[in-house]
Amino acid sequence: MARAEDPAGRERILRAATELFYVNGVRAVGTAEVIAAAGCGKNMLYRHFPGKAALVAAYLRGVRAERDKAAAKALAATDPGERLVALVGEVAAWVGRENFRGCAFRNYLTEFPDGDDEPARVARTYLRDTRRQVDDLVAELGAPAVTADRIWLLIDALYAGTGTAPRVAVDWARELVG
Amino acid sequence: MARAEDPAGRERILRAATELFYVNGVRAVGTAEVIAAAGCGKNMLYRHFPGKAALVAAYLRGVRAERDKAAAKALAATDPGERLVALVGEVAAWVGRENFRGCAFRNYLTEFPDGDDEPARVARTYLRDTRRQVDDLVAELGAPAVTADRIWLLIDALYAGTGTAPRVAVDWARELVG
DNA sequence: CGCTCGGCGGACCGACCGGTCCGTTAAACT
DNA sequence: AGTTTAACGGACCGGTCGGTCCGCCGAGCG
Repeated sequence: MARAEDPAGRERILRAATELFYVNGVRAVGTAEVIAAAGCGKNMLYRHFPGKAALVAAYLRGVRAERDKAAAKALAATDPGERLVALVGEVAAWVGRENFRGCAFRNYLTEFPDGDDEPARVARTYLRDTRRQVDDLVAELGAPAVTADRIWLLIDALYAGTGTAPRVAVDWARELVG
Repeated sequence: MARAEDPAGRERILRAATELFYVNGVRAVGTAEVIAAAGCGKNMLYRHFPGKAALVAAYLRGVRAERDKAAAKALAATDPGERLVALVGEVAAWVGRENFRGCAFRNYLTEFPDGDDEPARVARTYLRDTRRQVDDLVAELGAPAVTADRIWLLIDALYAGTGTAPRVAVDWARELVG
């Protein structure tokens, strides 16, 4: 029987898929490539996941869990303004690491613009929740609504990441709330 | 012999491909779908273009021509600061139109992150040139280099377009240079 | 020692991809 | 009217996709 703690399977497959999907794109990576990287048989993939869509959804959920944890850590400060700056700073740190390939959720929605499937819902839900998080923080701060728009704009620009130094966004955020 | 003005061919194919590639993504659209939308035979496509990559490159070059023309019109003002604001405003207008599906160049680079082919070069060249255009305008204005970073950040955020009102970016740009 | 059973590898399936090729049709020119 | 010629539509090719299935092997247990 399958061990409760990963019987040579699910976690390794998901880890390999995460790396490949994020670096090369979901469409460009086939299931054969995933199982080759995971070092298991193809049937193992379809035992743990109903299909590629479910694997992609699990990949996005895993990224979300990671991102949520990092965001929660950044929100440890008590002052709402400082928390907003920390939120932008956390995204900047994520963007600044090597092998950054953009936002996994935005990338997926770019690859499948009209998708209504499970991964698309995970991606859109993440974006909506994160946007609301910014709105709530700004409301807590008592700043006008346009401040939330601007913070979100900085985050969007960071994830787009076409060459601008992440530091620029963080400094601007500090000016904005300070 | 082929008429000089589009023998039921190149322009119509390119127009159909542009619409389909931009709306649904380059990877998602096959050559069969393009020729069906263009209403011509498959051989016509391969007479006018060596392959799909060349068609995609032509599509991106067409979008670039359109974007360059719109940008040139926005840069008609004499004051460098006003020109920067107009540049951001032009992008905002582009983003605000119905059926906006993101930046064609950024979308392509998201779909093919490691591509070194012709379309990828067109896309990267456009981004580099546009960025330099911003740098030049800021230098002409005599503003510090960080202003160029911030303008570019606004443009990046506009193209990302995950819900923020374009107006917010334009207003912020005006504050920045005013 | 032999039996069971889970997992690896790969063959296999139907669908679709980019790209080539050809038979037919219709228009244009003389 | 006859001939030429361009273009349409579709058959076709090799390859790859997501997904299924099966034969073999090796580890665990009676």
